[in-house]
Amino acid sequence: MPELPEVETVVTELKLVACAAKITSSKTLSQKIRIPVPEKLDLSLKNKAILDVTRRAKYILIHLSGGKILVIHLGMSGRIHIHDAGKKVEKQKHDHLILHLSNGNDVVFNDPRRFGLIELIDEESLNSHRLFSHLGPEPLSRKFSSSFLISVLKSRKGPIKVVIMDQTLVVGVGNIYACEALFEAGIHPETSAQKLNEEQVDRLTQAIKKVLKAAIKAGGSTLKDYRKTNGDLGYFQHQFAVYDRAGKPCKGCDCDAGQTGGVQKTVQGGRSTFYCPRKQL
DNA sequence: AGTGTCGCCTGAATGC
DNA sequence: TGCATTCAGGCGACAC
Repeated sequence: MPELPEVETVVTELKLVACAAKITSSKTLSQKIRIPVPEKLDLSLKNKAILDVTRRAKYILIHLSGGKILVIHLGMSGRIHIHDAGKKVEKQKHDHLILHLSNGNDVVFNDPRRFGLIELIDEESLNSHRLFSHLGPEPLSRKFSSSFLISVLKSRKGPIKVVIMDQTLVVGVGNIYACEALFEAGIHPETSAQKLNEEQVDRLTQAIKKVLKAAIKAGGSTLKDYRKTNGDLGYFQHQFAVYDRAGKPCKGCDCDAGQTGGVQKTVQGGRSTFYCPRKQL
């Protein structure tokens, strides 16, 4: 499940492979994803140069010559496969789009559950586009500060776990990192957002930045093998403190989980929440 | 405007 | 062994 760190890693890989190359041709293999692939996309992409690859929230932005941006969201199960020049690769099930680059590499978007999306947007209208206009600040930017979070949480009485995943407030914090950041900050996920004191919000702000940075670093460490990238970006899962650890001790904890019950699992807003009832109050 | 719920999808895991 | 059911979840749409 790609979250911000995984997207960041994909962007870094794409930069290495695709920047300064040209899309000699592309092939839309299936338009059927959450938001259908635009009509005549292949025609629009033909012979466009890739100027840069960046990220906004969990969106991959491929900046093209001619002022267009190819926007890709990986959804739940999306993958970017990069195939070396000269290697003939069979089409895989659930491949939706393939880009043939002038340097011989192929970039393939594969998405079994079809929660992803592909859009072609004018660079100048990106920020006013319906997908981007309502997005909050980047969690790793200076704008996402303790004082910012303190001010926006004042009007939010919902549980902090749910609130922090609201992308109009801050982008890129999905279910996994919401759980991990709240553990790091020692805050119970059910706590009403507006009832957190300033010290707690400050801890949460720093915790969000810390867990995201750690995950990006873990992803980055696999970059030297990027040519073998098969899209398996779950490398950070081995470091989870609480996520998907129901009944087990939280990471680094020496308590007897058999006696205490270990990490608890609940459901908030239809999503699984994992937390340690002894460390998160 | 904030809040809660639903649905899109497939495949892995689980249940009988 | 095999079929049916459950679960995973980003995010827009919608109702209140």
